[in-house]
Amino acid sequence: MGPIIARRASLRGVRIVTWNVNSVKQRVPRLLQWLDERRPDVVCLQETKLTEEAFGALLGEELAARGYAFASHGQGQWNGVALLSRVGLDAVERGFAGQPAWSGKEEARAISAVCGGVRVHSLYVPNGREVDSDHFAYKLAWLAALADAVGAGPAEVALCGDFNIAPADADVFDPAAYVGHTHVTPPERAALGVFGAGGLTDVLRDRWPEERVFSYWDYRAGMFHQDLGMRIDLVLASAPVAGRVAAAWVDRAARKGKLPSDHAPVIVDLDVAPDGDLGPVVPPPSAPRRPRGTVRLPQSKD
DNA sequence: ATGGTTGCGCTGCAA
Repeated sequence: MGPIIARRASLRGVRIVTWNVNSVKQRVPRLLQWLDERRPDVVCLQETKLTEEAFGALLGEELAARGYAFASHGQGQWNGVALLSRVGLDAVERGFAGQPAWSGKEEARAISAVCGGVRVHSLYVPNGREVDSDHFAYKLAWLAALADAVGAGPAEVALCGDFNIAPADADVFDPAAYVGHTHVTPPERAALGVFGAGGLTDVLRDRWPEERVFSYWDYRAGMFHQDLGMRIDLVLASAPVAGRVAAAWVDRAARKGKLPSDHAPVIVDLDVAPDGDLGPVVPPPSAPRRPRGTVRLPQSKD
């Protein structure tokens, strides 16, 4: 069996996902079952709300059992990002060169590593809070600095995370509802546009140019049930990576049921690279492990 | 309806 599993692994592509889980601690059963169901190769998490030490204590054993290497960057309470990978996790960087601070502190909003030959970033872009507030300026400065850092980085790159920006009006349920609010303003979209000018592709929109596709729905007022959401969780890929995209979708089923995050995972499948180099691939465990507890993802009907 | 929910953590703030 071993050689067969290894051969299959070497022939498949790479599944990269990004998911703002809104507290790992509250999401452990769902996260583990979701990993077993979707079997992603590289996972970018945001809003972990755990220190690096607490992340390892909470998930280390379960992730190792599933073949994932991991690295996290956290501060507890707020923010926090992590990377899981079973196609290599090399040259881990916490934060990025020139990352702006907030109130004198560099927040835990970025981590990156080389996974399967691609530098993958897990990003939690500052929210911005109110238009033209100090936090809004921080958001724009943070994105500009990120663009500079990425521009100086390797050609094979994927920026994955919660950008807290809807790239276009089609990415919100009702543009009129957002007038005067963050996430949709010209300066924010211009900050996002810098990545496009640098050659990065918004993989989901490229794949589904006309479809209504959201990744975040407010917890309040039945917004998810009515599909009143936004698309703010993005995968921006450079040409060598974007050219390998075989599938790209939002896993809405993960937003349903009990104790969901308010974000759904964005899933991107890449075909095997032209040179076939995926890095070391760790075979999956022989059988999926059931998480403790009873939470199950409901079956999608819409 | 100036509303609604969740997380963190214990008071109200962030999202």
